[in-house]
Amino acid sequence: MVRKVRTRYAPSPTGFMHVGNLRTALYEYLIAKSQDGTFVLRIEDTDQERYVEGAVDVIYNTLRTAGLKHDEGPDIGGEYGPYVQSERKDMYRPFAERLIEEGKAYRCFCSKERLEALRETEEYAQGGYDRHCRDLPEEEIQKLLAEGVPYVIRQKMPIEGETTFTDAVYGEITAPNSELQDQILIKTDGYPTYNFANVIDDHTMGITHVVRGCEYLSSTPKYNLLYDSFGWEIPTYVHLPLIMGKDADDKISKLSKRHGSTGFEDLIQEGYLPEAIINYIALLGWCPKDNQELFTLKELEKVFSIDGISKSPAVFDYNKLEWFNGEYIKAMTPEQFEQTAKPYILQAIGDKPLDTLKLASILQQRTTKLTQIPDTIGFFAELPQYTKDMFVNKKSKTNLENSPVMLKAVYEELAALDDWSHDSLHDLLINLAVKLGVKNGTVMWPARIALSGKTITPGGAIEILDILGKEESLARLEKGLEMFTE
RNA sequence: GGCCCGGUGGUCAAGCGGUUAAGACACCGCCCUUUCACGGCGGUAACACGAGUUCGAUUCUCGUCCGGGUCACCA
Repeated sequence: MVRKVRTRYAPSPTGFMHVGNLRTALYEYLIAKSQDGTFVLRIEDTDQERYVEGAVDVIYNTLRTAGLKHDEGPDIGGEYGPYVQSERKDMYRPFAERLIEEGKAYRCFCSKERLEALRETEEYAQGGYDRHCRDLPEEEIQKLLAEGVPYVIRQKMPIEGETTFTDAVYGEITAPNSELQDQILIKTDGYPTYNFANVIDDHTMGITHVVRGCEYLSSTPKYNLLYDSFGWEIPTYVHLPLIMGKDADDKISKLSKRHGSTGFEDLIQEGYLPEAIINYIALLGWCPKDNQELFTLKELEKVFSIDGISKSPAVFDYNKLEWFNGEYIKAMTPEQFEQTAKPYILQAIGDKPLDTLKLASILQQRTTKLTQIPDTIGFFAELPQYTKDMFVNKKSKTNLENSPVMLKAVYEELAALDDWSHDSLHDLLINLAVKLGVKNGTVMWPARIALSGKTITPGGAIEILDILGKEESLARLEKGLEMFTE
């Protein structure tokens, strides 16, 4: 009988949610959901020195806005609680002691000073810890214990031979045991180390698939030795290829802050939509059978499978992320877009009484990043300084001679217009072009320049007139005209 | 340095012994259009290298090179 899939996302509360971690969480979520399994959240806070206030909330918030709903966790409980390691502190030690009794672990009384001195030596560089306390005589141990000398508990690693394990994405991996150090299980402060707590928790929580970045590939044999020591079933390992970043010199390395915004929060701040981020990172290291690119989370839950996970590292590409973002923006209803764009629109126009829905409508098809919005519509709030030569446009057949003529004609027609609506504005300008015997662009270009002070604008002359309103439009046209009389 | 993993266009990637080596992003060109964008059409561009195995290797094996990861009382 096959056990029901249980995966877990086990972040440390550092206050920062890196996209690499998010992607791991995503895959864990998807592996569980695609097989009708359970996704567990566990907080790994065994490092008391690194504790950061409010960091746990960052994790909850990220998971929530990303849409990755966990089925068990500190905030919602579950049968396998508690889900915070510091609250499980007492359960680890007995396991370590059991290993001591069975001769698979030992107390190490070496001081930090001794260890530090050891690190300076050639010997350490080659073999690591010298296993000084591995075979301490029993009476010596009792004596040190009685004296209250602080100690850690270390696992006895095999000195010879090799260990082989199977990873669901990388296949069979073999490493010599001589690489393995007698790793610490319990620290002097009584807390378990990450590796130890991980194994105990994963087993006691019934985790079936251990999904993590492949930086853990080389420490996996240690984990397995632990599982074996306890006689526990080894979980299915799913190691994920790393996400890389490219720096200014095109050098590639593990994605980090120097590569730009690499935290989920940063990306949101930059104007990316959560759905777009999720969609993009889902494809960073995984590919569906049919090469589909646009996916909702729900769709991913259906089609995700481990065999589509890639082995080679992927470079994070902001270009592609932005493309996804644009796709998601375009797919919104006008109302949805207005709502999400509103803060950015307001940032540009302040309390000017402009129609935000109309502004949103000219923005939607051309916005790929929310943060572009203030810049692109800034001219609505205030006419920027511009130069006369901007009236010249070859394609529209405009020049310094005919531009003022067009401006004047447009001004006069518009001044007489009562029904200031998109449709009548449109008809008026098109008819004007016909009347003057010129192409549409010859009328539209100078008007748009005078109205916006920019050669590139969202929307055309008609949309801008409509949004600006009669009074402001006429004032701007007049101002444009003045440039030619000076 | 030891050990482990990886190596298809600039980027993400399909491919799993025989293909004109897909697709997407980016880039370039054309069309559409009142600008830009959107959209449509088209284009440039890749199997790291060297030996094997095989009738035949991008695909399998080995070596080289390159890249990355890892070697804590951090997670």
